[in-house]
Amino acid sequence: MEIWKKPKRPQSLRNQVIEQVVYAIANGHLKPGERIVEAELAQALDISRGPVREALSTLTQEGLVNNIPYRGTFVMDLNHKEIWEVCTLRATLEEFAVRRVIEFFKEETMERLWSHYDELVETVRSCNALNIAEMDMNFHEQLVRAAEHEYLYRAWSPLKYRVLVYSSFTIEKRYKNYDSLIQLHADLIRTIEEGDANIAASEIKKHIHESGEELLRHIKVVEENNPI
Amino acid sequence: MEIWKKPKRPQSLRNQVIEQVVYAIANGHLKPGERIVEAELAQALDISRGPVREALSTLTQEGLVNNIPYRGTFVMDLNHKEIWEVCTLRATLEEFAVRRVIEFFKEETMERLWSHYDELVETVRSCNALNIAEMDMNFHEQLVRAAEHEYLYRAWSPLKYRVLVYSSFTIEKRYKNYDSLIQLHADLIRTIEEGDANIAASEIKKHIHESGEELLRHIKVVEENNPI
DNA sequence: AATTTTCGAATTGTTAACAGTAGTATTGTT
DNA sequence: AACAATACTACTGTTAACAATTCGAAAATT
Repeated sequence: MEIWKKPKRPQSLRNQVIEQVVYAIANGHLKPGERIVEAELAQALDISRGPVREALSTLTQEGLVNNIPYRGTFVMDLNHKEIWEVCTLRATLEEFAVRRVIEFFKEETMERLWSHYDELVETVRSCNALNIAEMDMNFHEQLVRAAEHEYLYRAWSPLKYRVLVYSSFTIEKRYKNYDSLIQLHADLIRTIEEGDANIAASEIKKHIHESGEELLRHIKVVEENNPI
Repeated sequence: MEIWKKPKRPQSLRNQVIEQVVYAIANGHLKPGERIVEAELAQALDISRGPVREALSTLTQEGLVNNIPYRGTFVMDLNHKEIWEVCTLRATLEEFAVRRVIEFFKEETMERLWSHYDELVETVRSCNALNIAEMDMNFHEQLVRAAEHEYLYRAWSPLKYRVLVYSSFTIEKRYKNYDSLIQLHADLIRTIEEGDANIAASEIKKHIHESGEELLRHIKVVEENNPI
């Protein structure tokens, strides 16, 4: 009955809660600004408040929710400034990643990137916005992982969730046909293979900045229902 | 009418625990690889295990300790690869910060930087390694804050603790007289004031990379007592 | 009527007890 | 004495009850 009771691997409850909350936010079940009541969530997942608290604490640190002492945790609002911050930081981190990937070039890395690219192309056919956003994200995650830089990944990882949330809201509007999305990724991989770090860096920066601008253009910014 | 309220509201226990643990690691009271037992720590701080768990969970995410399910949390080892990762990522983030500071130049920002610089100079006279490392760190924190980029700060913040830990071990060896340390910071601020982003960027990159190399040269790397 | 005070419901922060698991010592067998 | 199976111990993961705080609404005051 509950997905909880029999997962493939008995992951810690905390991580399961994190996944659930992230997913709930991504597909809009939890809306920006909405309050998350620990007891409610715990009851819904049929566990106690302990793991829920820990999960929310982690998510607070990742910036996906906002915790105010003795008042509660709220789903983070998506305002203009924050979206742009996430984009600029992503661009910086992924540029760094790309440069490292090129510097320590490995054939197997490229294979993995191409395989993720293929998955993306495959998913595009299904035309499910959330899935596509997820695959897009997976590709970028693979890229960051390929840099083989633990701390870089840790710094980037929190942004992943934010981008996933943002993207799932708007990706179908941004790419009416997803050809350009696919093209951009293919171009990037080829540039990496050619080994010109500066070109690759400017490509990924351009890609992320453009997607950020599109995002800002299309998103319904929910302003200032941030309880202080 | 806050008269009957205590002048200093006690911070959440979780944050107090975090501070305690960070400080304990920084001054060597908790050694790399050492196990942290929740109940022990809780008793030492005279609180229950709940907040301790949350604190350790946070510190795990920040990479200062390592948590292995059902086995425990261990103080992170300092190995060559990790130190270098922290340095390269710091360089990337702080370069980004410096560029933003210059781009959105404000007079008050420079005042704050100079004031932190003065504090650093003052502290150097006291010749306490941990204090100096702390002040050095404060300066860089101020720099990152000056970029007025919430997510950048969140990404950088975890590195702060690592650097503090590393630095406190070695700073007195690295700068026999601290003149060069002071000089580097003064130069950086002046370059920022002059407004040339590329020079400032290369300066801070050089500064961080050099300090990283010094660190690697001087540190006793504790290898592979990482329980898996 | 408008403002302040008081009270109570809701929710978070904290605690202590319980359950499950990995590692270690002990016992039994050969 | 050497090895395997077992029981034990110490710790983490989880739970449910308790304490502290906030916020809103009713009551009291001006």
